[in-house]
Amino acid sequence: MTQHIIIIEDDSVTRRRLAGALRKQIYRVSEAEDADQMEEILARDPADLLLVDINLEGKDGLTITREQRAKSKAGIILLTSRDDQIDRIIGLEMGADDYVTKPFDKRELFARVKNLLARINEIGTATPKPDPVWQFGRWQLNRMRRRLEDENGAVEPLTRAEFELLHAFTRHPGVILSRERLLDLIQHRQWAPDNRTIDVLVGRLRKKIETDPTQPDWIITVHGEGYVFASPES
Amino acid sequence: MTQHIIIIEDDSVTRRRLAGALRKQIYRVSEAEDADQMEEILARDPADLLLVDINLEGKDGLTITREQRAKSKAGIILLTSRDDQIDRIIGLEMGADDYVTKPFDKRELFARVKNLLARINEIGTATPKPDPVWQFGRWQLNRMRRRLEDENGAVEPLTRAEFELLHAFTRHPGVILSRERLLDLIQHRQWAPDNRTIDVLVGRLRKKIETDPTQPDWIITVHGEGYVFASPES
DNA sequence: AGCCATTGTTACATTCTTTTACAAACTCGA
DNA sequence: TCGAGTTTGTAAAAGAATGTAACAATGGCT
Repeated sequence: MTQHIIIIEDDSVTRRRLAGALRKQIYRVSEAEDADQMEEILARDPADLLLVDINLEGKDGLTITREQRAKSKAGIILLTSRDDQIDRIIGLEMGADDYVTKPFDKRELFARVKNLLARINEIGTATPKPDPVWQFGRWQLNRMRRRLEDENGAVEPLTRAEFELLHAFTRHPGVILSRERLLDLIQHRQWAPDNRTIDVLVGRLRKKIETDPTQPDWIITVHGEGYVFASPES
Repeated sequence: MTQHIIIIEDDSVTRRRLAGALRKQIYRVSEAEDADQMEEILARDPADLLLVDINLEGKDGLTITREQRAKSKAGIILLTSRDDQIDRIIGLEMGADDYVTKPFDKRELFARVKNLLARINEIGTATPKPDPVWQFGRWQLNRMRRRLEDENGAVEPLTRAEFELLHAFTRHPGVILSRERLLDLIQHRQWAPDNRTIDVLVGRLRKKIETDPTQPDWIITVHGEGYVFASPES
């Protein structure tokens, strides 16, 4: 039995194109212009996944998300107009599972659709999705939203590189990571012998997360080897 | 026993070329056109590493990644078409260990293959996590943060060599350790007969941890043999 | 193009490690 | 116990790695 996807999108051009492409991937795809049409379809054929445009006439995507989240187990991917932080953050807070930004790359969308459907099917058999938040000291790193918050929820802005570096560290707590490995982890780049990028980045990150950057509690230097991120439980 | 790599790639030219090059690196390499062939090979000869093209007829690379990740411990490197963030993010979210972009530089690919195989092998041999803290006298050695704290929590910073040396001592309390052995424990270095590094290091460590460095309580000299670390309970 | 934020590079200061040199302590036989 | 030979202690210099400020390059956005 193929899986059922409903696209809720009021721009018919986009909707048709998307539906056609997804059908080629061997999904069963229904199209809805708005929330009412979606409900009709749902009534006779429950969906595994909803692709919801965030900007709709009438009931908007966020409202649909909240409602469906409460009463159904379908996965929800939001289609957002721009890479607009607000939409994506609010969308995920409302309970969407993922989002893509328009104009979207087909392969990206397919990959996310497939990934989410797989995750949904695994529920019950496989391990539940790991907590997307990593806690250490007074900080929490929210991987989904790619940002750092303190215990009060205040946001400490991180640049992309800083986030990637911290993310790499949190994935390998207690392991000494060489500069070479770190450069590879954060940007898939080859090592040049006199490259000091990582040192500078570590310095910048320390200024943001350490109480005293000269006596770091989290990112520890290992002379001649690299850096270690201290595990939170110690 | 050489390590077994399976290449899953439908373009036979690329696949052959890659397989040939890897065999020269003394790996055992199998070739598969698709997921089914891969399964056949796996059934009679488990792999250490899978090199998977992300765009395959039938079951694609990401799907293979997720399936294999769930049931095997093989490393997975994705071969992606373009260098775009999307593939990388998604590939790694799905559980791949690494990726390379086509057209790929052979040396880069080899480096990644070698790295990943090395990392996989380390997992089995890695030393079990020691107790996070070693107590002796008024001191606690915080292994995670590589520093020394007294009973009030005040930090006595240790340099890398000092930490490694103290760490080596605490792992062998009451045992006489020769200079040669100590040098080997704290770094990967050869012994030269007139090497005084350890003596200097012991001196510096004593200044930090001993009440009276000329009458050491912890790091005791054994003339003509080396040093002993006194057991905490004696 | 011009603006702004981010990222990478360079240069220099600082810190850490090893070597060197010599003083002090130890061992052992007479 | 003395003294020669050896081993250890340690300050200081030399060498290597890291921290970091300031500048340059890059990239996204309008």
